[in-house]
Amino acid sequence: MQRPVPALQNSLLDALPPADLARFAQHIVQVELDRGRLLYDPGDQIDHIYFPHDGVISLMTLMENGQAIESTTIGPEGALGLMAAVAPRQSLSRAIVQTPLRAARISAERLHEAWERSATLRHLVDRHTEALYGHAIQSVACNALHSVEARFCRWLLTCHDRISTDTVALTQEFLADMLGVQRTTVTAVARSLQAKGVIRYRRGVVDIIDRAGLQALTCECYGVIRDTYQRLLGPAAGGLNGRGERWINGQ
Amino acid sequence: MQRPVPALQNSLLDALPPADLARFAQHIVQVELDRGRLLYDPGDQIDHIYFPHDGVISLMTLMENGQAIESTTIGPEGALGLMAAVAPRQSLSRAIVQTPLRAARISAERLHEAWERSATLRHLVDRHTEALYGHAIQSVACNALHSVEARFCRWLLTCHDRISTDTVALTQEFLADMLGVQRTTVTAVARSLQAKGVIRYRRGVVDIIDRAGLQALTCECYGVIRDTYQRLLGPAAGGLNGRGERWINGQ
DNA sequence: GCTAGACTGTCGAGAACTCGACACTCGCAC
DNA sequence: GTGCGAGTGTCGAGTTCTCGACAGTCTAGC
Repeated sequence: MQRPVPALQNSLLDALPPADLARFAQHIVQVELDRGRLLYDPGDQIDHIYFPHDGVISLMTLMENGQAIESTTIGPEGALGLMAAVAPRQSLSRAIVQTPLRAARISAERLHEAWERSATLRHLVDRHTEALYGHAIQSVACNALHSVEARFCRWLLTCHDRISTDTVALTQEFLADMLGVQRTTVTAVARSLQAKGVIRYRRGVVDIIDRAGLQALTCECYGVIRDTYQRLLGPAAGGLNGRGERWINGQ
Repeated sequence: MQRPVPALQNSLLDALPPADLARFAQHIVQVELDRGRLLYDPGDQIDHIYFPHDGVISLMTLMENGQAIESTTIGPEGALGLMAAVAPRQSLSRAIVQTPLRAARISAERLHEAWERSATLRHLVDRHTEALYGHAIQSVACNALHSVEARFCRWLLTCHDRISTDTVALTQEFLADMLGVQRTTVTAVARSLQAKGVIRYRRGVVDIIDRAGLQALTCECYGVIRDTYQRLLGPAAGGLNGRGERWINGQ
């Protein structure tokens, strides 16, 4: 089933007054990036900031042994590298495109100029930073306290909120990497969820069949993080519940 | 063994030009707070900002069932609630005093006024925010990937870096809460570490005997987080290695 | 000195996940 | 249609930690 295609919008850009947006609109480039695309690695200078319209970017923490795990994600409710609008800085994470991404991109320099002139933008950058921090600290707890199944469900729900279809292209290996678990554990959970009727999967693809069932199975972290984004960035922050709500009402 | 008593200093306050500091020094109150003191709960308005001179504040993520786990900590390299200097905000965590705390405290309003006038303070707030975020995302990975023993060692090292003695007053129950594990697991690890000669413990107290041994047993997260603070806030950020280094050289 | 409650020790069973490896499948590209 | 390599299925052994509960210890306060 194809969900209603949302307008190609990013919550932060949408929240800017038109006059503020006009100041830097000519510096914005629209990009489309394939799944798997590496945007930044730890230590890379953040020279561009991405405002997703659709799709998700995973921010991953890398280990010395090459292992990695997702710490937070960025979707249409936010922006990748936004703190670089305030001052030059280096990435702390590996940022990769998780699902096909359409985004507005602008150089950090240009956005810094806009930041200096727009109180609203400064406010949004500040709030987004806080939301991301809230996301991270909730994930600290989640990874320690919750089962792989709950986290698997959380991952799917978060992804679902930010894309325009019920179908997520992802391999079990990939999800195992994101969750920091073994691929065969993901296999076991996927089979269990399929048996419960909440998803259907085949090679490289997961279909979300029963979103409410997924929500019943996930941990509280899904809702806490969503609520944090909404409180700080408004109902449209969203990629999360704002859009989900429109869809539910329209169904 | 009593370590050299460090000057009662906070890295952020020390990094401010005297003229900037003078602007709000009369609004600073020195406080001493006992272990266990609750400073903020999630949702509380952050009305005061604490700059520890000595001691540690734990920031904990709370679960619905009352369970909790430490997401990050604040010591003399930083400040609790510092983002409230930028704009009014609510705490995302439960903040409790983990070891006896001596701190400089100032109202968020007053520090906001100073923030508006001091470019250095704005820079420090920005950098501290980033360091805290880096701390959190490393902890996301640590909690998922590393053993309780490694995390136990990390916890002790981090605490050791920020206090003036080799003796940490803490119960196994408390540490189990911080790490999000069962108390009996902490007992097992403590016994093992004692058998390895790196700590000695008795009821409610842990003595750090062999710091280098602890460092060999901990995970990479200890060093990564320490390096992030140093890179962003300078060598003195350091509750961490800066002070450790002085101590080692003086030995 | 004594007592009570907080703190640690101990335990067996169990759950959740890891490990490492190989077999099987399937979907895409030619 | 076909072949191949990526992706999933399966497996048994093992590890780490949880669970829940009770016994033993120790320290602070009276």
